[in-house]
Amino acid sequence: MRKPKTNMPDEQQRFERFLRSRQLKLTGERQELVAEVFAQAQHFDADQLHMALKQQGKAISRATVYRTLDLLVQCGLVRKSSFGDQHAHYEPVRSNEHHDHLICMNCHGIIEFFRPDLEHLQEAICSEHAFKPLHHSLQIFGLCKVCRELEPEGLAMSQRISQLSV
Amino acid sequence: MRKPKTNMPDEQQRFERFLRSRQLKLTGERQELVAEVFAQAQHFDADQLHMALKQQGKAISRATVYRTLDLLVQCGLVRKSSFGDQHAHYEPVRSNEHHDHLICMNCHGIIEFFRPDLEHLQEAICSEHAFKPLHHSLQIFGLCKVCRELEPEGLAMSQRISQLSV
DNA sequence: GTTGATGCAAACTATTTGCAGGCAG
DNA sequence: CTGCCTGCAAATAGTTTGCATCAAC
Repeated sequence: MRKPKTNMPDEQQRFERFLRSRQLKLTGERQELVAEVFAQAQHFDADQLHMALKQQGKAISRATVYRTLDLLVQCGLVRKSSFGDQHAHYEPVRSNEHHDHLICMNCHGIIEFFRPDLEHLQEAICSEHAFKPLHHSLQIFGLCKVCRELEPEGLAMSQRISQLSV
Repeated sequence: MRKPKTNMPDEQQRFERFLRSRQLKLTGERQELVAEVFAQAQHFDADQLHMALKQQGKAISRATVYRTLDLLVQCGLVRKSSFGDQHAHYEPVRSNEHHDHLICMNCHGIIEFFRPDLEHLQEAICSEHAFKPLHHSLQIFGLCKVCRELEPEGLAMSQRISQLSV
């Protein structure tokens, strides 16, 4: 059931090492889940992942999806974020370059960006408060290029905006 | 039941104007809730507010607490945030100066800071992506001054950290 | 008197957990 | 074989909603 080590993607290897270091087991479900996580192009939530697996005949229970995502977060292979809506968002970690998010309040699209000066700013802020930073999350809520042209600032829009939390 | 307008705090007046502009009613519950929101020194969640009111004999139902907080958010008197734990956080808006948060992952304390250069940075980032910013939220997770001295980077700590999401 | 507001309980959503049987090491 | 893992269903936590009653305007 397990694939040969040759040609095994890096993330699978890292996960396997992580599991072994904790005396945890490399099950078929865990392998399929990692593969699917890294097959995701964008951010996803637990339910989307669960669905995607089901559509491929890999019916992994929600409980296992949550349990495995949690392991992947601990392992550093997955990042978990909260954008103010009711559920958690996950994304595969493909590089060690930290990025932040622009979130469109109309189409709910997520745009990633990286800003080195933001990292410096974080340092400055933290040293002022003797705070030891471990990680940060900057979210800018607004309208993406497409949506800002579509919606002429109508009532429907401002209502929708007032629903979303920071 | 309603207090006289003289000496009524600014936020009460703003809330009253907001309600009238929408044909909504100024009830005793709503007044008590606003008063309690602005009596809060720090961030709070729906349940803390509900408790605080109950302790003063103002037994306002949870449903009404949520409904009224929602109105206050729409009115701009309250800010709602999500820090990755399961519940929403609220804070009274006392000035129009936007601030962001340092969040201690050990004691869960919240430190506020304001950085004008962050606002400029936001403009720069958004114009690169033709994104129209409406508001943002920068959260820096780490250890506050007290906790960084207390905990010598033990196991308990790193476990706790891995629980929290970004 | 209208119309919107409240409290209650039930519904809902996202997530977690206890348990019995199953599989990796 | 031993202990971790899985699926299931039940439990939880936070929040929302339907409905009958009640109060503001």
